[in-house]
Amino acid sequence: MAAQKPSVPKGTRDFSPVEMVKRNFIFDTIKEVFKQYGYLPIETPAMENLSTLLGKYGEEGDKLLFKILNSGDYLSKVKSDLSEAESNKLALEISEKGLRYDLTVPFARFVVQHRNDITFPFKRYQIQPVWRADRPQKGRYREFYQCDVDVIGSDSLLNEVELIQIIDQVFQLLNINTLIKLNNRKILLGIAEMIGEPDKFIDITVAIDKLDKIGREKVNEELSAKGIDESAIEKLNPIFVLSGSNKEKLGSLREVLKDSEIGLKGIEEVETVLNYFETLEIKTELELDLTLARGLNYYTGAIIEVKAKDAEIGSICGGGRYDDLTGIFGLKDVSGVGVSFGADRIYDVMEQLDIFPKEIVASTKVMFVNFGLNEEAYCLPLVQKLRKAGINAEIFPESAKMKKQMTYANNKNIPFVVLVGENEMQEEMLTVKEMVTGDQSKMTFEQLLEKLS
RNA sequence: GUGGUUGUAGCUCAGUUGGUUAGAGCGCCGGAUUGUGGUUCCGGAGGUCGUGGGUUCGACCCCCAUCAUCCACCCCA
Repeated sequence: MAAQKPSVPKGTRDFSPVEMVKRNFIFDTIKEVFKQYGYLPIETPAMENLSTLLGKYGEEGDKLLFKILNSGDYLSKVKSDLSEAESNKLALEISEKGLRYDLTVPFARFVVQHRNDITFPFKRYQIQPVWRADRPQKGRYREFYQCDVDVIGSDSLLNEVELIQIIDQVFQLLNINTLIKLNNRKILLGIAEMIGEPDKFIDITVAIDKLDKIGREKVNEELSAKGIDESAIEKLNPIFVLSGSNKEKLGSLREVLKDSEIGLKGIEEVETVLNYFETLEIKTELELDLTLARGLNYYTGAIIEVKAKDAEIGSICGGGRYDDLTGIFGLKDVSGVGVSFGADRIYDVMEQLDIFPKEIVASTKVMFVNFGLNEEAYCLPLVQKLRKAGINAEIFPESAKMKKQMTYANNKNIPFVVLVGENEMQEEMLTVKEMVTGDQSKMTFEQLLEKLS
């Protein structure tokens, strides 16, 4: 058989040891913070029934689902005429499972399915890969990790506050400068009501979401293309040029939305959340951004998005409140709120800014050079003792040339190398070399142990 | 799904109007140094020029197709 060039599917990647160490650093810090606030881990399968997934992410989302072909002779069971079948319909006949698109919908399914074993409010975190059949590009992959934290079964705005604290803490620990953008779907709904187009709500939010990207003119064009009439668009414009502090924005909004019950509710919610941060100290800037819409359909209240200030990439964290996600699966009146950290984008930002702590790369602290059978027998117990003392240690597995062994230690960033040959064994001493400086000295094992602890 | 970019050594890239044997840096292997890596010096291996077809006396170079890649749109972490 001819050798084929090996490759991985479009938009997926292998991770080398160095990359994994850095990725784990991100996962570990995020996880640490989640635990600190009392969140518990769960996992769900990579694949879900398509019926669970379809219709939750909007029309675009459905297209981006990876579908899994049924096992066996799936074609023989197809009822529709193949030559005329629409791909979409056919897909449902030959595929009943799909790869998860996010962690929120599987979580909702999980909650409904296990409702009897869960005490509410339920605080969980979940760190797993998700898959989207998107075209890959900068900061966009087809397989990527989301780190979700959600509270379900509690309406309290305290949860929103807590999530913002978590975001603040995570990015402070990772040393990334961020801006947290906050908005509320109820405000957007109020606006849609106010201009007399409540049923065009989705179109309106999608269009205004692009405001800072394509500008007001283009947004207006898009709105009228969606069938919203000029006078309504006129009314919309003053809202998006609101400026000043968050308080000032809320003040003028309250004026504009005074006839919309839902809009006022949204304003009140945002205000409540922001008020908590008058006394609660966080480092990250919180900005009310009325153009923040978010495409996911299931959000009903607060929406949150986090941008890295010093890097050009999409949002690195996002989320919001969903009042009725579990309703679709038959459990009514259970509101949840959560955010998702995009680990891969966070990685890209940190790589770009070169802010990974240098010390995380060294995994082995000390390596013993192997000089031969006698020497390795002598060293093995010493290596074991170091490990028991919690020091990462290894011995080179064969008595290869010194150059090879030293190069190995060097490439692996091992800071200490121990040399034990005939002389050292007789003297019961070790020659210890510090790789960074190149200095080396003789010492007893006890001295080495002390040096490394 | 739409538009564009780029495919040459393990990696990053040169390569003249289309002309004989396709180059560099880094990395890798060996030696200088059989008990010393990272620095220095010397040597070496490594290429069906993405793939398939076409034009031509002759193609890395021109044309077509195809695959891959990256970027933008849509949407999103």
